[in-house]
Amino acid sequence: MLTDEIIEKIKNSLIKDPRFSDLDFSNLSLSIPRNKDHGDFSTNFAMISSGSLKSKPIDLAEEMLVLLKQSQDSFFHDITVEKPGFINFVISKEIYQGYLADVLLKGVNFGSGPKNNKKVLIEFVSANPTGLLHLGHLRNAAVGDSVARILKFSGYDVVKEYYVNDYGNQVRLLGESLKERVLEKLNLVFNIPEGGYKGDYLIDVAESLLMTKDSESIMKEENSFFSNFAINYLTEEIEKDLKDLDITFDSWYSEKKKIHDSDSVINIKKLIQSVGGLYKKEGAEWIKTSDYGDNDDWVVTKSNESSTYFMNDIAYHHDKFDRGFDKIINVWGADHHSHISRLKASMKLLSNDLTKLDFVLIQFVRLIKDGQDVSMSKRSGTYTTIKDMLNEFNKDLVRFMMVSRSSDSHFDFDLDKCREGSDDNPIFYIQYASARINSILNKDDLNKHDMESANLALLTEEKEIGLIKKILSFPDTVEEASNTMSPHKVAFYLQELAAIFHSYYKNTKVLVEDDELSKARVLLLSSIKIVLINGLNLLGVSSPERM
RNA sequence: GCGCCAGUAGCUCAGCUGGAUAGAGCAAAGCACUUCUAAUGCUUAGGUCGGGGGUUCGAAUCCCUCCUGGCGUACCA
Repeated sequence: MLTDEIIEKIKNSLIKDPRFSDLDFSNLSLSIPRNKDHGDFSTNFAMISSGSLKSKPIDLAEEMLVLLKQSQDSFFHDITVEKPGFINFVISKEIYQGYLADVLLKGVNFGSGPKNNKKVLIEFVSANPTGLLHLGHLRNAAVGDSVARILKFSGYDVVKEYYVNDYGNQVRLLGESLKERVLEKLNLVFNIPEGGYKGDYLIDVAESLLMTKDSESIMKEENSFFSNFAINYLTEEIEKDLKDLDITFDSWYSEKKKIHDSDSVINIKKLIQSVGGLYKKEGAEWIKTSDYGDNDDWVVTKSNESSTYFMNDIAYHHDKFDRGFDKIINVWGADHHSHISRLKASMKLLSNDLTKLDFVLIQFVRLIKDGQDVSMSKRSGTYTTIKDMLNEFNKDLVRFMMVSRSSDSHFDFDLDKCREGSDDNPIFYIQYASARINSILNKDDLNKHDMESANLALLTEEKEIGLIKKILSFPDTVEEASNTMSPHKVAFYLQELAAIFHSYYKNTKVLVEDDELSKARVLLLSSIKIVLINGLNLLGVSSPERM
């Protein structure tokens, strides 16, 4: 990466002076100044070193400047010092041009990090299979999948997992509710039980069930038959919806099979017991999470001897650690934030390494239409489903909108402003850039150009250098997005890149009479296209050839 | 009450491991299509970064406190 090379050069220059050789160079960082007069890159290294060296920042910067200039090759076009102690660098155009040639070579891999042999488990969505996916799951799905894509691109070995909550009271209630819907379909008296599932979708499930065999034998079945049918049906629907969003999972982790059909819970309880983390009170069994950083203790075994949801979650997460991942990420809705501290405490109690455990909290999205919140359907009292959303808006738009804001920020999704052709629709803006590039690249006889021989030194316009700089900062953006698990950083980056491109496009003709110049500009455009495709792909958004 | 997230331009939001004159899109006002796609570009205007203290060379960013909004605070899952 360009920034790595710059840092390396600075370090090599400074380290020659015994005065600086003991400095902590891991603090040496670059930033891109807002103000163009401050160069391409800037470092505050002199300022942050002034404490330990007991000198004024500005004096240190001047001393460093001398060293930097001594060993200067043609890499830096200019190095200057500004008060109160910034050192600013202008990189030679040739260096930029050289790096640009590299982008085409790397192609789909441009921006990616080297394989780091670290295994990541990322669990997201994990909606209960007692209903259809709705708006509340959408942001979680989009963010989770994008984080997974970004981590993979950065070099991690990523496993995407969906925890299927196919066990417990709710499953029984689901079966009972379905049975009633079957009765309804048979025009018999029906009554959905207290706390049951009243949504319309179970009518569809009932219809589907009635196709499988005659109603008489269906009604003879036990409740578990209905439960199983509903769970299977709804899980399939969920999988289908996710597929429509271009989201697939590597692992569907069944609570029933993995946790309850095995001795997992019993074993974990023994484990907790063995470190004295379990005690009885008021007929229930409690875990001493308060000894491990949580504010309270929690019930793990109810007085009716069944395990709580929390206990199952402990078993599940302990298993995640057992499976040998280097990083375990949970993408949770913000309404689950209170579970974090108790889960962490219980994992600590079981001697798991908490530094491996990470959370992405997703704040709520509201759907706005005509200035009104329409997240909740007035008619049925249920949330807008993902199916409804995808009926009205394409997948690219929906996914982009869901990752275009920091996930810990509340966010209003205004439907009216996202319609096709709307000016307030950034995804079209980005895709349009890609389409415009294609339309140029598709012109005849460009393929005959031998790109490797393009003379990039001809790219001298300010906007061209600006584009190259932006392209070359893509790997840094990916790295940052990866480190902070923040897809929105990629989304913002792409909008900025598209903006510079559109401006350039308007201002400068690419295919000109001068073949050599055309060739160089075509190469620049090809590089932009690569970045747009790679970046959009990280967000699960396509790059149409034409619009 | 306690906990988590948020409060930045009229609106939706970036910027938050402290950096230089606080940004983008939309909306507003005005321009530019005989041109490789106008789903575009170019101007202009728009701010007590919720309030108040503190930390320091420097605070939207860190600390304290208060205010406002959202969410959570089960022997449900």
